[in-house]
Amino acid sequence: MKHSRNSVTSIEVAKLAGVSQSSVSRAFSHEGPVSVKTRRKVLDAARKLGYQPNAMVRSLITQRTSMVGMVIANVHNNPFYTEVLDILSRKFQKLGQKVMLFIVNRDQNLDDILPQLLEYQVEGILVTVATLSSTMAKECERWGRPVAMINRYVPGVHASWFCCANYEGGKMVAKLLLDANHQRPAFLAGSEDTTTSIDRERGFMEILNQEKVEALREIGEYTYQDAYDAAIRLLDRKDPPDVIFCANDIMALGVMDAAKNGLGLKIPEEVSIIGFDDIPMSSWSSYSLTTVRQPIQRMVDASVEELLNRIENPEREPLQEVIPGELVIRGSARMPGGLSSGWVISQDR
Amino acid sequence: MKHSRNSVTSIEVAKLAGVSQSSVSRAFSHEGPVSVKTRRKVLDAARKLGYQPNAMVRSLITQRTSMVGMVIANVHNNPFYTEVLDILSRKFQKLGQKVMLFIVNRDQNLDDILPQLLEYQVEGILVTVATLSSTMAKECERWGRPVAMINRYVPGVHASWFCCANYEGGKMVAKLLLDANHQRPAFLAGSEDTTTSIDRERGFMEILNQEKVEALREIGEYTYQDAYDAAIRLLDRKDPPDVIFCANDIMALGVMDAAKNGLGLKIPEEVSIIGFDDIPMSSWSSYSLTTVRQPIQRMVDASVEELLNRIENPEREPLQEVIPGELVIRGSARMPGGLSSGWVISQDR
DNA sequence: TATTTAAAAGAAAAGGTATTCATAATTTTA
DNA sequence: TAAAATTATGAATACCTTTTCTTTTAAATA
Repeated sequence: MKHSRNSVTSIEVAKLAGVSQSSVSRAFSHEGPVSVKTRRKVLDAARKLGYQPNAMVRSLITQRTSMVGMVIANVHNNPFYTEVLDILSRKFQKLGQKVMLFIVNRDQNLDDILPQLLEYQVEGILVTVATLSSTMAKECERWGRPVAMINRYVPGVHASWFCCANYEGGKMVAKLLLDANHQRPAFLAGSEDTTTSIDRERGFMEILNQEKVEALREIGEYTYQDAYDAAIRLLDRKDPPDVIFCANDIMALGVMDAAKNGLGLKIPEEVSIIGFDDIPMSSWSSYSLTTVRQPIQRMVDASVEELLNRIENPEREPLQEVIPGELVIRGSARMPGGLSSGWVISQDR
Repeated sequence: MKHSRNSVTSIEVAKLAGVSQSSVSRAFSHEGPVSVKTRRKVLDAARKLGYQPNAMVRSLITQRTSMVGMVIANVHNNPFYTEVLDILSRKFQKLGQKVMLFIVNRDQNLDDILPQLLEYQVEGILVTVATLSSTMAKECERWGRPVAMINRYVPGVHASWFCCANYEGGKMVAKLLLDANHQRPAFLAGSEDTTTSIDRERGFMEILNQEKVEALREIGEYTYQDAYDAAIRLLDRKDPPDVIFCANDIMALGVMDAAKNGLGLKIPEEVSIIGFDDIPMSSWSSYSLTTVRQPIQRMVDASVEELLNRIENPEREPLQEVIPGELVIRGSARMPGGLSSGWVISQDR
């Protein structure tokens, strides 16, 4: 074995400090009885040699790595998930967990990612906007690695999840736009196979169907440009919609640009546009998008706490929660009388 | 020791497969001689038991963790660095490196982050938009952990770095706006202590000074809102600028909104606005921002390759490179005759 | 001061794998 | 077919800590 031998071990520190290796360990782990004198000797020697305990070995012994896996998709094309990533990462950091990160595509299979995480003995896995197959979920369970998901759920899978109330959000939007006397709504879907889009649409259509209002439909693949193009198609027909509800904000911004700059329509006089997420750009004065704000902080807090909780108590049943969003009224949609820009309508469930 | 004992070890696999533990190891590590027959036996047994080698232990033996540390700031308020993070992460993934992520604030001290990375035996560290103190750099060096930085450099520090040609970019912008006959330029700085902003400003001022043109100056702290406010201050004076060069795109978008929506100015007729980065929003039709595109892919590729290279060859001297950006001409700035929207001007250095 | 109790320190084991060295089985060459 | 060379296997060791178990030292009590 030709080891690089550049790393300082606790044994060398012990030798220099004139104590046993055990004492070095005790001086570093804040457990066990050590006299202040030896602790000082050890710490001095360690500093001199530049010693630091090896976390790999520590994990091997203690069976705890203090690492969690984080799998996240859509970071590059939806600022909302950038924010999720940011808040998540900092929260884990604050709680002393190291984060092993995997950025994937929305539709990417996790079957080759999760084994890597398990191999590295992460204590739990947080998944956002990527879908866990049930076989993979079983795999995690067998390894005793709890999984928590944000904005994704898989029926019958033994995992914790926390979702924005997408269905209720869709209903909320539909009610509001009917109240404001819109006649011809359209829904711009994100993608066919993503629960967030599906649920938002379901809620939306539920109300419209109740009121016997028909709706147009297009697909925008969750990107600005795709949504822009879809909006042109939608607004260029002879019977264009008077309101477009988009599956997320980035798409709504694309739609606004298509309407305003592409077709010269006035927003909201000629067409109302509503989004979902409340990303920073939505409040920019060029857009002033009326949207549904996702409860990002609550989703992150809940999922992290639940994950760590289940790490400590493996036998506990996974928790699942639907967290209501808030309607943020800005200027991009005609509103019923009495509701004006600046209102935030919290949703009671 | 009350170990959880839930994990399957190579010994148990060996027992089930009727071979030695060594053979199990060899069957998994694609090294060493194993007959196809025993490999099959081992793999079968492993699958039956759900065995997977423990990467912690492997690292302990081989002295290789296949983990790199990634420290990144400004992810939440600058989409440019979201993209950097995304591309970086995927590139490492593709090359078989696990990423341990730390998201920090721009001005945050890394002195408590790096020890954590070193403790976990990352083989190298990539730092973006956060500043490495020279003592920390020395620490990394002593541990034999190469460091590569993107868009940040520290004089006298033994680290690799790759920066956009910020200085030259600033010059390029200044030349262009003088050619287009602007009379009263302003620079909107990001923050006082960040080399990217400083260098862009230095280049910009260098040319203006040469031509004896004075410039206004404001500070926008790298955020949309701060830039918006600064732009109002700047444009509301009796002698307002006729062009504002912003230290980055997000700020430029804030400035555009301030000019257009806040003060009702026409862009570029009444005021030209130029940014730096080329984030996705800059090409949106509401903005159409003329800007300097950072060579993101080249910076990422170079830094990752250099980092892995130095991991393999620790004695190699760190490489440093300034990579030119490109001027992307869109509609937000008056241009000299002959240059119109759609041009991309590559910078020769 | 003698004895008991508590605290501190050292010795040794364990954790799960890769790797070396020695041995056995197989293939190749003569 | 016998000998030599190659390939495959197994046993044992090393990696570097934490933790348990003993032993020693110090403090507290009688």
